[in-house]
Amino acid sequence: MYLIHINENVLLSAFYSILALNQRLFMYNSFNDSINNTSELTLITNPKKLVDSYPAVPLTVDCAIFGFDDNELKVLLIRSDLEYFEGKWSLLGDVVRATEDVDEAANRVLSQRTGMDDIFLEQVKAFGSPNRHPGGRVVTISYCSLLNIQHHQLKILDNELHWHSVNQLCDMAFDHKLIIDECYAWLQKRIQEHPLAFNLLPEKFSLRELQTLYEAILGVTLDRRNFRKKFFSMDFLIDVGEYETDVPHRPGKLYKFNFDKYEQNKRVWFGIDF
Amino acid sequence: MYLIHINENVLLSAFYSILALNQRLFMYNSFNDSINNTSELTLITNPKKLVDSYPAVPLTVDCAIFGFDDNELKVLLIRSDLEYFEGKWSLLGDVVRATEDVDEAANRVLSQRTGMDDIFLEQVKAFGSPNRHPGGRVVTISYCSLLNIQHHQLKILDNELHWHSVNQLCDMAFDHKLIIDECYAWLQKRIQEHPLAFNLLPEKFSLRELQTLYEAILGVTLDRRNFRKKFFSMDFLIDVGEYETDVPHRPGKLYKFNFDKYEQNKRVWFGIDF
DNA sequence: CTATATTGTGTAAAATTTACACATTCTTTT
DNA sequence: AAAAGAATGTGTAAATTTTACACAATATAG
Repeated sequence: MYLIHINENVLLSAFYSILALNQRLFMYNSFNDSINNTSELTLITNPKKLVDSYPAVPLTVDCAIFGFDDNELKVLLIRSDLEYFEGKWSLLGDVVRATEDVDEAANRVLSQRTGMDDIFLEQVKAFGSPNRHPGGRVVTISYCSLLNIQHHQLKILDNELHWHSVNQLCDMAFDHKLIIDECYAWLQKRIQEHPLAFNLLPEKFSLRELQTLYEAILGVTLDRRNFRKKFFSMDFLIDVGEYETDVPHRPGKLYKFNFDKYEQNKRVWFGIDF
Repeated sequence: MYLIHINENVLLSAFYSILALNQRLFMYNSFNDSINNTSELTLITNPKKLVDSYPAVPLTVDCAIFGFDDNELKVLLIRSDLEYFEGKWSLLGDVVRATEDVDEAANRVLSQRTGMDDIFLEQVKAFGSPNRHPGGRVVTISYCSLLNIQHHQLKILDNELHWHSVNQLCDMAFDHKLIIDECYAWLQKRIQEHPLAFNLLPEKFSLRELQTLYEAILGVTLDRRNFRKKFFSMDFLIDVGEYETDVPHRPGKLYKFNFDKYEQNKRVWFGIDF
């Protein structure tokens, strides 16, 4: 329900709000070196002093790192090192350093934890509830990351770092359950519109692997023939002329996704639908 | 290009990264009162001290407030009060206060600036480039807001606050051009999947107004008959039995959007398409 | 060599999307 | 009062897309 109603109370509170806002602006201006009064608007000449007057909050990034294994979507979690959350699991994260871009911080977490660079990573949402961290206010920016779980076999898997099935997540530290839910919803929506899913698969994959992946992420079952038809009609799959090995049945053909062609032919989606 | 390549260099740098991470963790742990060594993992008992050891950054919110007027999509801008950006326009924003939720801060900006409550507002993206503010590091979280420009006639429109056509935006303060571009792209995508657009219209609107709005936001022209057919088939429009007035031609019927029915019948969108 | 499991393939029906034209109704102009 | 102008309101046929559905071929395991 977004409908807007205006009544006298709202007008009144708006009036007070404007007063409050002007007061605040005045406060900031008082930090100023010299005040320029030639125009109606008082210009702030020293932006550094202005920023110094701002309240500062600790800022972190948290990465929901998804992988696909055993026909299930998994997320990489670490055991919390806070006694307050003893035994609970949390996302991989770190503080954002003073001079680094937020995306950079997320990438740093990823490469430190997985030993891989150039991993798919996109920002999902910032979480800023004042009480989300027991140690005081910490705002976090969450990221969704996708990687091929096989490439990640880098002995970093000690017993405090584990791949958890996203469908059976226990109680988690902080608001990380909420964050994962948001990231998962983001992912479900996103893989239907963009070819992200291939980041979870090996470079060469069979159509069954691809379909199982979609089914696992979306939580649906899809018709095999229609699924194949759909992907073939997009014409972004390259037949690499090889076949699956080590399967206990007739092996399927292997394909690569043609990222270059996709980038050139990106289709703009139109259609009003809700 | 998301393809992942692992080679010796990556493995090596991963190794060093892990060393660096452990070192950092050790640093944080050193702020700890008592160190618990019974398990392999050292638990942090004092989360407050931990958070105090985090670097803190000033955090703001910026609202891209969209309105629809004169058949154009507009965005509400204010003249920058930084001398550094003299004459340039910026989004409406404010610092996030120490104890408030980030969404709360954005809502506060909205109600202070527009005098309206319950305005549509959603988070779009955080921007954290270290040099985006001339006064030092400031991270901002951007929001997209939609309102009926007619309801906003609250004398707050002094000459430092203006509705700008989104199609002819000049050079702006900070990275606000980038932020608006992201918010606009977000909006274009979003109105095709969710009934946001009605927030930009009066409660009662004609189908032409609705179509003009979609055309303005998406930058396309749509077939009138198919547009109507589409919306009628959704069956979320309530015919209020009234007609447009003050139009220099045959007046059209007025409709309301049935938000309640929509909430109950929300359809889950499926389909792989990219 | 037999059983089992999965691959690979096509078509008909249903649903959705697209393209397209004319009579109606109100306002403004003459 | 009549005519011109401008936008409303409406239906259908063709094209495209989506859905439902079955069987032969090919590999492995026992």
